[in-house]
Amino acid sequence: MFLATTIKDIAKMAGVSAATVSRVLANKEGFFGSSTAKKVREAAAKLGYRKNTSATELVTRKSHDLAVIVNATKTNFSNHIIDGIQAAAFPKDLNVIILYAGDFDAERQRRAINTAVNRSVMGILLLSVEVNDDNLDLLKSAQIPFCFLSISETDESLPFITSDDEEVGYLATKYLYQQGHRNIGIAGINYKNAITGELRLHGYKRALKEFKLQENPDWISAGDYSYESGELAMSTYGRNTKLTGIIAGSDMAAIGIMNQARSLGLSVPDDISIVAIDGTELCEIVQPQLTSVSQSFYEMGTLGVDWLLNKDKKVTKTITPIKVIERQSVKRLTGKNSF
Amino acid sequence: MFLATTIKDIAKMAGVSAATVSRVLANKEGFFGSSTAKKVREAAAKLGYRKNTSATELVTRKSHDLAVIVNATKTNFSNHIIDGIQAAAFPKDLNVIILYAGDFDAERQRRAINTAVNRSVMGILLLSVEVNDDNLDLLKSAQIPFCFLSISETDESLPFITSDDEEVGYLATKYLYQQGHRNIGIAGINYKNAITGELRLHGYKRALKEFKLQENPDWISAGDYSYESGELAMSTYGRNTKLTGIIAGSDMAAIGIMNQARSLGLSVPDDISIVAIDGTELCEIVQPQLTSVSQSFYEMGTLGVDWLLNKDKKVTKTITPIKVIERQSVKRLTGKNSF
DNA sequence: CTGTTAGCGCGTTCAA
DNA sequence: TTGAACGCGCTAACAG
Repeated sequence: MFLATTIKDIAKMAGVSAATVSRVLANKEGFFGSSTAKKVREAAAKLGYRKNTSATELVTRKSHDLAVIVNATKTNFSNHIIDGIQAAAFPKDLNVIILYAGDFDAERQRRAINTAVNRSVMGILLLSVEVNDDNLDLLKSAQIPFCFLSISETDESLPFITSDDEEVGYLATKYLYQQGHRNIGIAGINYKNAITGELRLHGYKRALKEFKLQENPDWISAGDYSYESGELAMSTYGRNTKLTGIIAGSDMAAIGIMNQARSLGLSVPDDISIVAIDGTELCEIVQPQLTSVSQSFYEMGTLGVDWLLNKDKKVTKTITPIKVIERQSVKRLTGKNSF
Repeated sequence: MFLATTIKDIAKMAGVSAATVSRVLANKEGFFGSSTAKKVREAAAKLGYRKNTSATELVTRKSHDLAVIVNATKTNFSNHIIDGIQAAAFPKDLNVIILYAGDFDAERQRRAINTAVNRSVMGILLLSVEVNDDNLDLLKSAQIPFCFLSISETDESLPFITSDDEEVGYLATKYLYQQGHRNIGIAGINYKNAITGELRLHGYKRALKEFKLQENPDWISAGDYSYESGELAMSTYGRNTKLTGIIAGSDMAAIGIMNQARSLGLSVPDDISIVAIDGTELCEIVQPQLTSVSQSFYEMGTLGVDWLLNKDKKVTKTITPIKVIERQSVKRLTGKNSF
């Protein structure tokens, strides 16, 4: 069997004690002389020494690893959040390890949480994953700081960083209204037992009320933010729908809506306008480009790391900015139809 | 400070020795009685015990973790490979931890490799990451099995699993030829100091030769598989290009080409045909849908795990299947122009 | 089937 | 500035 070189090997070669090697390698300034340091470092290099993380973590009881738990949903914005996390973690010398949990798969979720917890990582960031009560308990009992990203929580004690989801729904609706739309639908969002979706729907309804627009249950189409749920919604609305504007739960859902509209012989944005929620690069590569309510994903990531690093964990709710990015999928309506 | 409960605590509560607790919790069948097992499990549950992975790994010198190192390139097929890895790893009770290495960022790459190696994971899978010599040495010296995925290697001793990249280039070209195209370009691939790209280009040239087609240096456009490199290639070709068919290095590059063609007033596929290399879901959500040479990403993932688990590491080169998926971005040419 | 003992590799006292 | 000794939590060998 292969045995990795340990500090003892280095100690022997350098003619010092293991303790000294430990000190040098950990850069405990002031606890060793420069000549011994040199001997130790040379020996370490020659032997190809690599520190055993398990041993270190066992004795220090702390880790330089930051776990990110991602669900496997076919969302494409996770990358942006992860980019933000990496960017913030790198200068702090934190290693980011990413763990996938299945969608709504409690067992995989549990395993992901467990691997993080059992390694006593310094913190856990959960990317748009909804945990059940058992797994939440698991998380809480571990005494490791954690924070939800890109998801809203009702429980005030749970820390999360995300967009103001109510405002997202409101803003998308308001934008369409301002562009002259009066018959506005919302599709592809999950508002059943999922706070994020509920809030967006609520914002949508609030805008409807404020602008005295008709609320039509047929125009609210539940889904899971997927391409397919967009397609399905649009085919349910049908070719002869009275809708002129649709809010899509995600970029992917928006594309599903758009393609299905085209299949039905409808033109975007001439016959039907679409506002996507998210605003990732997908909005820019489809034709026409999608107007979106864009979220600050990258920032969610950096703020997440900041939060974990911050001693003061009193703030549990952090809101990142959103804004409408106008592209090509919304037509401005004028004339008697709309005014 | 918070102290986690250990097997000693359980031992005390259950009135047995720590060794017995260890056996029960590790399910060493046949080494404990059912009554003691029950006592132990109850105590463990009551105390909210969680195994300390560092301690276990320290003594057993092995890990149930499988590290996947991903580069940060904006490729979108990594998810499929990772899905395959997860699927193969789950039933084997392996935890998959994903580490991001920057693009061509040797330092981040080193850190990613180090975190994997220092934890003595059971294996390392590298997803389309090209390592420099130093990092390759690091990898080799660790005595941990590793395998490159979705990338070709020339060094026969390095294990890798990917498509036959030469064949990818050949097949795409041949397909266009069979559809009546005679002026065929290739764009968005990196064939400078990158084996994968070199091979694809080689396959392209081989097909050209075989079918006695003209090879025009202007039709070969280097790039980095990105959307932008597709855009750039197309605008360099220009509106009046003699090309009728273009092979794109990736789905994203294909979309870049398509959108730029449209900007130039060219219609896809009527004026210009495109074959994308990869065949991810992006091909199906754009309009027109992209015909592609599709790779078996999911399978690369499952095979990668199999390879790590396999005792016999003699086979270093594994090829996964490719095939042309016909969609809507290639027009069949007939008439004197082409025949 | 179970307890005792030893030690994985490292960091950290305490003495010197 | 350095070394000896101890222990982190756990598993493995051995004895019973």
